[in-house]
Amino acid sequence: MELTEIIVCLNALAHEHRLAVFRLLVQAGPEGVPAGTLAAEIGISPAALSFHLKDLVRASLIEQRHEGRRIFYSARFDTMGGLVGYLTENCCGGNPCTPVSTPRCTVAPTIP
Amino acid sequence: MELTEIIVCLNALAHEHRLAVFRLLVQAGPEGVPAGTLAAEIGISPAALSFHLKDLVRASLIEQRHEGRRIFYSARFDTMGGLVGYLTENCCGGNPCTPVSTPRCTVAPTIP
DNA sequence: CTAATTGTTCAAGTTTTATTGAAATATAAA
DNA sequence: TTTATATTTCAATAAAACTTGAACAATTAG
Repeated sequence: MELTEIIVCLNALAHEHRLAVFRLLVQAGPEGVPAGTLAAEIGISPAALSFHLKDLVRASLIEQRHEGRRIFYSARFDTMGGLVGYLTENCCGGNPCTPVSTPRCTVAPTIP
Repeated sequence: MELTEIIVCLNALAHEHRLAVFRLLVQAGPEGVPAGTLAAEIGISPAALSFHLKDLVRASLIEQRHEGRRIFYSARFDTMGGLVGYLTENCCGGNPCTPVSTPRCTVAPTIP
């Protein structure tokens, strides 16, 4: 993952509404959530949401899937993983950044 | 770590020069680097650097220490750890985001 | 005390981002 | 086909971020 992409990702997440969108999509999982539902849950106008979604898509943090007249958005875990990986490797100075509250590798990943 | 702080952190890191500063400071360790050196290494004017440093300080990602007529800046690993922790817990959907390339907990932390 | 060094702050101007409401597009229902 | 639904795009505007160069403050050296 290149430095430019990292910055684009950080930028995309560095906004109240966009971070809220992303968190919702992470919770929603691979099936995703239609734009309208996102707008309603976050409480912003469809136009504003569309603006922010474009940003997240540009950062490859989310992707869209057309289904009938709705557009489902879902989180791209690979990109997020890349971002967290970068931050851990380049910005944590070799220290264990992730605190003990996050158990890892105790169970197999749910997504193959 | 509150949502607002998370956003302030992401914002602070989401810039070419500021991310460069932070990475340099992570490499430099606790003793830090004086502002002038940072400006020279990154290749920006003192005024521009000062502007960005303020942003990183506001995000608690770095701190300053006066020494003679120089001001040393150093990375705050605790804040960075909090940020990575948040992203891992809230934005990775329970998946192991950090790929295998980052070994963890094989040695004791160098900073107590 | 007077220079020089190290950084910051300030003001002006430019660019980027974000918000809003109206118009446009596409799909589905009546 | 007409109408309703779901969403995006566009234009206008407002607000925030960034850059630049000059001025300012603090500290050390001569």
